[in-house]
Amino acid sequence: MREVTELRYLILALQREGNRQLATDLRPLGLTPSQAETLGLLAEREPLTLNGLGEMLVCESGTNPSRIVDRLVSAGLVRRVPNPEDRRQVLLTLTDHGRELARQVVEVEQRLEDRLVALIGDRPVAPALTLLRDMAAQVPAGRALDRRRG
Amino acid sequence: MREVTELRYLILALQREGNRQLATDLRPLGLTPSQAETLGLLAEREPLTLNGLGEMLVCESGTNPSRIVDRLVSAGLVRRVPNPEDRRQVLLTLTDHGRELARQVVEVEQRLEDRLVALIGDRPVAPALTLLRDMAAQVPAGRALDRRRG
DNA sequence: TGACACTATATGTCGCGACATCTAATGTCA
DNA sequence: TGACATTAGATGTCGCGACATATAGTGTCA
Repeated sequence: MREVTELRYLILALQREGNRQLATDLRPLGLTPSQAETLGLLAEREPLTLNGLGEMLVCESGTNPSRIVDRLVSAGLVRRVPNPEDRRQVLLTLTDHGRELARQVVEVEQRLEDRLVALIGDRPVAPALTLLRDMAAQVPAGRALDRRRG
Repeated sequence: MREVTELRYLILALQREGNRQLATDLRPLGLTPSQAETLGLLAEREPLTLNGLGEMLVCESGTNPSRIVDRLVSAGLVRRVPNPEDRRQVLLTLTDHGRELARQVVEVEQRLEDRLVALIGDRPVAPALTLLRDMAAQVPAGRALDRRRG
């Protein structure tokens, strides 16, 4: 198998596994991984417009996350407030319940990431991180991450 | 941001982007990335049972891929033949059309991977590959890859 | 002002992907 | 042989995730 083919499938396999584990851990909170990412982002940066949110979500790069937000609104975690200064826009804010759940999400993510650290063991991570970072920087979904840093 | 958090999101971002590009390139063939993986695997190893196939698919680890196969059968690319020796099993084989399409899939994948190589440039890949390989080996979706090698 | 381009969001559609559940065929063992 | 577990596969459900399209509000410029 070509090295680059293997890289492609490894990335696929690890993404799937991470998502699966995260979904399992989030289930008690009634959230999916995408919803958790959205909630976490809002907790750090509210208020956000739908597009502003969409530009920073890795899970939904490109499209606007209106349907993920639908579910968070139905669950009473997020509010959609029309922006009076530009009535095309919707400003998203967390409800108290949403903020509380966002805190629990942080804990769940930490548990997942601790397991991930255990999986890595004492292997060097920096070279892999550098490579993946450089690759992602050239790609739309990756730039969502840059926006989150900046 | 914790290093391991970044790793998690980088893997997500790169998986999404790869899938998006592959989907675009496969669209002229009328195939999705999952269907392409299935077709390629069958081209190398037919006949396979549904479970046998499922164990080697990275895209659908755990569940059996009966619905992906549904679509390939409808498209006239795959045949489902009951195994006379164990009538619970179904043996999957490619039709001529399926085999032909599998060849075209190989070309599409090579184009994608050439772009991936360009993205990597002259950066070292081996350390990243080692890390990801070791991590995947400890995880179900990753073992699908091992089975494919072995 | 009025035509028209542009932007923000919403919505329809399709194929996953994970989970749970169902059915039929086979194996096991008293 | 007959009760019961096990296995292979099919199927129902839900929430994405990508794409295309629709709609309403805003900006631009003759």
